[in-house]
Amino acid sequence: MTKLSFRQKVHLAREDAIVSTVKRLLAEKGFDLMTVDEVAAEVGIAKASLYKHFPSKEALAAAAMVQTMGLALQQVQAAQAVPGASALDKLRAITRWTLQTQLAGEMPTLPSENSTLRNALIADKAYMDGLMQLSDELGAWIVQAQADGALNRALPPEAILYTLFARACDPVLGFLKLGGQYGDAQIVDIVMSTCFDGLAARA
Amino acid sequence: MTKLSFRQKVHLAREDAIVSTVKRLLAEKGFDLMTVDEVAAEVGIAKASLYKHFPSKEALAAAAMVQTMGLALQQVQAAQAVPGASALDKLRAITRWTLQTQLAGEMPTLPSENSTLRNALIADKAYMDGLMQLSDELGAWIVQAQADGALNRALPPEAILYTLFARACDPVLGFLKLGGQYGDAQIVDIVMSTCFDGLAARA
DNA sequence: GTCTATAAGAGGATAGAC
DNA sequence: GTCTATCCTCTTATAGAC
Repeated sequence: MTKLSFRQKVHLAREDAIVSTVKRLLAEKGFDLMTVDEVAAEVGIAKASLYKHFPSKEALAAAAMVQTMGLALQQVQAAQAVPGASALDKLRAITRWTLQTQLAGEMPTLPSENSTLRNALIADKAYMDGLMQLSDELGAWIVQAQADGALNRALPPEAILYTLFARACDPVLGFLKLGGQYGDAQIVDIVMSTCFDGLAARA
Repeated sequence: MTKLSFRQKVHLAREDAIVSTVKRLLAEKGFDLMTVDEVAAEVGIAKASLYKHFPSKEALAAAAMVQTMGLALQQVQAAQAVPGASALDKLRAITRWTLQTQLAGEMPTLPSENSTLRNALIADKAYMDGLMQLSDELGAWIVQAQADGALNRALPPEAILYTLFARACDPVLGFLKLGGQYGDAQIVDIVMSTCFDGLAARA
């Protein structure tokens, strides 16, 4: 751990403020509708200054995703530390966190179609590293949970992994919230149930 | 049924060609990344001519969605006509069609964030009518399936409805396809299983 | 590194001839 | 209703002073 000068600390603090704003705006409007002007305005600096910190809009989005994956990895560590928790318990815990975060408007989401963004992300080492690490950790839990007989063994582990990742942008949360009939906790419980138990009745 | 002049038939045929193109482009790139120039180029007419048929980009998207909902309603009728099919069977059939259509790149999808689009759709009578009719038909099946004990009674019917609608834009299909490890039929089966049976093992 | 000002270009929409 | 040409706004990105 290198000691940081005051200058460097201020620099990092500002970048953190930028990334937090980007995360929120990405969650609110998505990548295409988020404008760099808007980010600069909300952070309270000029757009040109923003471009001194991040070279492009894509880099902004990547930084937001990296920070979010860092939070997810913290949740993974936290789940790992719970004594006596099964692999399924851990997967449920991280999924619940994902749903809560999205419902709170703090889960940045990226369009799967935008190719310029996609290429930028694939080229971003920090992003790819985070994604790989998260996939590895969750993948191990999935295989374990299948061995435990807790998750459906007929499903390919990667299909389960993708299904869990997809909870980060599940539109059902927003629909239920819009209805106004359920509280956040209830909504999360409902989606947890549809995800793990399915729509069909259990015997 | 009024008789149509040759002129009117040509007019309708052209509008149908436009809508088909829009549907495909919406499925490929989404609303924000689809450009009107592109639509005009693919249809093979000038952009200004396009605007004689549809007054705005939002109207184009709405027309595409209306046509797609029409197809969905046809599927509903087809499922209705199957003798001896339970409510669950019918819901599974329409869900399967949705997944197949999306996987084939023919399911136009709309961003939930874009407010200008959202307002245009809400103001579009044909769109709202189709949506209502589809919701009513599926809603009736859902209630019936719950009464049959085939669908989880603890879930609010609207949550089930939203979950089924959300299959139209489920990113898991694309992820699995990208992996290249599974054929379309297998992918549909996998997602059908996660949707109705859930990720957890069944006893 | 922060600012103001502006370049550069994409994209939605329209004018006006035919 | 179709075309060409154009308008106008929005948005990303940069130049250059301080």
